[in-house]
Amino acid sequence: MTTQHRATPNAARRKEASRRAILTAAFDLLQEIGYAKLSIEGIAARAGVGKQTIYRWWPSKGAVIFDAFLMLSEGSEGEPPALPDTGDLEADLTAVLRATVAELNDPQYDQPMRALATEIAHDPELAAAYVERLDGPLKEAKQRRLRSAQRAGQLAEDLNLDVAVEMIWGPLLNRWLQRSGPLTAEYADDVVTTALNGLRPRPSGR
Amino acid sequence: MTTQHRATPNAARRKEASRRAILTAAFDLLQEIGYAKLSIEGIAARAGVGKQTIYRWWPSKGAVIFDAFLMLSEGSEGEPPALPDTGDLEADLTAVLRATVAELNDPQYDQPMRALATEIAHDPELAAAYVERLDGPLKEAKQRRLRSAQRAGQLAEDLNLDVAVEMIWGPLLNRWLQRSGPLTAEYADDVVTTALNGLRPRPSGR
Amino acid sequence: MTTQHRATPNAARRKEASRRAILTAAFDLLQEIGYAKLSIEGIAARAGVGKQTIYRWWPSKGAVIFDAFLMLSEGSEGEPPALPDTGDLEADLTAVLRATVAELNDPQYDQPMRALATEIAHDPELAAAYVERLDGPLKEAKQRRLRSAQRAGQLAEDLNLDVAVEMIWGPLLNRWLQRSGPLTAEYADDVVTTALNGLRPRPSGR
Amino acid sequence: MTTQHRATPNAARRKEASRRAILTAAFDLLQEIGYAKLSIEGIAARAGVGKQTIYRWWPSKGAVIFDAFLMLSEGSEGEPPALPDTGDLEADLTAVLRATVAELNDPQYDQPMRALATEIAHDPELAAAYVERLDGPLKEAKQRRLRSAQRAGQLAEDLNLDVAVEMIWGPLLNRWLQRSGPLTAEYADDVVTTALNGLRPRPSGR
DNA sequence: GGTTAAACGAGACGGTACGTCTGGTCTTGTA
DNA sequence: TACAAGACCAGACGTACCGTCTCGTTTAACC
Repeated sequence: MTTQHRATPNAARRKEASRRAILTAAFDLLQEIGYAKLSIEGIAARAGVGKQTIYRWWPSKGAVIFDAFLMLSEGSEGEPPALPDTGDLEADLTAVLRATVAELNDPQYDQPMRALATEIAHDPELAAAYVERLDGPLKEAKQRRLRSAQRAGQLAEDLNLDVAVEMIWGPLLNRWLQRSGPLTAEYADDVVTTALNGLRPRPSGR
Repeated sequence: MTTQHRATPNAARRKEASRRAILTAAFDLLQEIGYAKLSIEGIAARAGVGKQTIYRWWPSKGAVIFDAFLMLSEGSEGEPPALPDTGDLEADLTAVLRATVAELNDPQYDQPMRALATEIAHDPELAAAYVERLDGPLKEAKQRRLRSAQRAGQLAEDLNLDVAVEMIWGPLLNRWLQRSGPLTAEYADDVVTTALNGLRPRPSGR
Repeated sequence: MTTQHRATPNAARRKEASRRAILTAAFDLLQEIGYAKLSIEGIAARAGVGKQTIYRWWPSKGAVIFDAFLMLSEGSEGEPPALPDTGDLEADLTAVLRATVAELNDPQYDQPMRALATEIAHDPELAAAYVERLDGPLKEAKQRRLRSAQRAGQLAEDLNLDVAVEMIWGPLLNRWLQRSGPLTAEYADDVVTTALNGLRPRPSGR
Repeated sequence: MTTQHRATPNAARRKEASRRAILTAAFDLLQEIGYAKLSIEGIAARAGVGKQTIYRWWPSKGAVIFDAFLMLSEGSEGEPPALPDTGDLEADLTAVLRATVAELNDPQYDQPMRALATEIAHDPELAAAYVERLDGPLKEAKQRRLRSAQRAGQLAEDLNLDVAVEMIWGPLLNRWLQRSGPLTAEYADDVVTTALNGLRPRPSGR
């Protein structure tokens, strides 16, 4: 589905039940045994499926993991995701980042998300799919919120929203992935404040 | 024999030539065949070394990769690393970040660094070693440069230097690792400017 | 539906073209790729036929091979096969055995016949069918020729014709199947002479 | 051992226990589940051995079966096998052939021997090994017995002993392998008598 | 300076998983 | 309803590595 690699099988005949069983099994196994021990054989066995059924539809283990995330995120699909907009940008961002911190710290999701992140790091095709299907919509939601603040005069007019988003979420993801420091709510708060104000001294008190 | 979990090998008898051959082979193989196909067997064969010699001294493939990086970075050791300090913080940061961008884009180092980054992401012990031995010294150098600017009144007095460093380098690393966008010199410039000024509008010009 | 073990397909609707295509494909593949690599899938693909069509009509790979031979031998059917009868038994037998040797040495037929022989060795049902449909008629022809000689006083009156036939053709088949020695015209001649005269010394010169 | 196929492994380091376990497992499985269902995986599992240990030392499934037979026959090795020699050739041959019939009818050995026979039929290299290591010594014993009779004037002077042996044992093996008729002691007797006397009428009474 | 114990190269071993291939069954149009 | 097409579950194939375990063979420290 994500990426074709050989004579495309006839998708019309595809068995939806098997597809779901595979993705569910993959995600569950990631939680239970971790990324290092995840195997196609294991997924197939857990899903009650022949190995070939996995190889037929996915080009790599990473693609399976990716689709597993896609399936999860599609439960709440239809409407695009949106960040809260109370008018108070700092408060809204703080709330969202604290939630992100909580999710990243949730042992339930830690392993699977690391698996996805590192598969993406090694597989450009997967990275492209990730940017388009999973990260893209989220990033747009973030940018919408910032644009709204920008229109309200709360952000610099010439602000590069791409950079802005990465300056807020980048440090968080980095600290999580590389474990370069504790990932706490306070840290999230700090990041928001510092990003909004910048490193330079503000002429008037902040 | 202290609190080691197994009979500690006698480091005095260790053959330095084999150690270097292994680390060199590991790094070279990473460049040539990539992380996914890197195997202990392959490293041993390339290094002309028995497998046991690897297993004797390193607990995991990630640890070998890590030491390979350590060996490289130790060529220029003795003096701690330092960032340029011309007095012009923005210029200095821009220069450093552009160099970083160039390095991350260098195909020679791309694969090995990704390998290290993802091994760290999955192995907390390795992450700790990384923070202490490789990233730590670098981070301190970065903080020293920022502290110097802070003392010169170019940065906010109450700035959290940890956060500041991550706000500058985090977006870069993230964009590289996740391939979420092009990694160019312009991007580096943007990040520096935006980080220094913050997202909010500045009362006076610029 | 008689005593069949499963829902008998309606033979009336059977497509003759598919049947022939399957048997031809099976035989050709045996020649080309050999018995070890012969697969139902391969036969179906070569015949342009669905796998199910094979499974519907044949219980095993051996049965397909068997029918392939049957089809070949049915080209010359109608009249039962017969051995030459010039009155000179030894000459007739020698001629027939030399022809058999030539056929067994023909690389075109070697592989398929070995396949049939070994399938029969492992499958009693198939062996029964072979004895009845393929080997039976031939054996009767052989016995007819021997009986004719017997009536002419050239063979012992109390000769067991079953044993006689096997004593002439058995050594040949054995040597072919087990490759226990070179299979030449001279060998055929030797077998005929020795079988006719027996191992014991003949009172008068032979 | 039987046949090398690639960079020869270091036979000195070979583990004898594993070799025996593999051959024993192979033979036992042949008896229990039959040739068609015999798999390398199954042998390895039963022997408590890694698959690679089989692939390292044997080029094919047939070679394993062959060596299993070789191991069995080597229990009684040292002295070469010999046929009984009471002076009465017909009686001796009858006894031996009856014993052969009994063995071929023993369900314990039927499957394994068929497996060996058909592997040989499809693999010339294996056939050569069989002729040399297993069948050869036996055939020589048979020929020794016939030669003894020949010296005693009980067999024709110009008898080709190769042909003679095949004329006695060939029919038996053929009937067994192809199931072309019942394999009984009476049949064995018939074959001996007919082979000794030949098909032609004997001038004087028997 | 001969002894000895550890590290070494080599590589066989019991295993796990790979990605492919085939066996048989089942399903979905088409004729 | 037989057929071609081919997806499906199942599991064996032969290969690649895993991490452990001998093997001799250096090699360095201690006698």
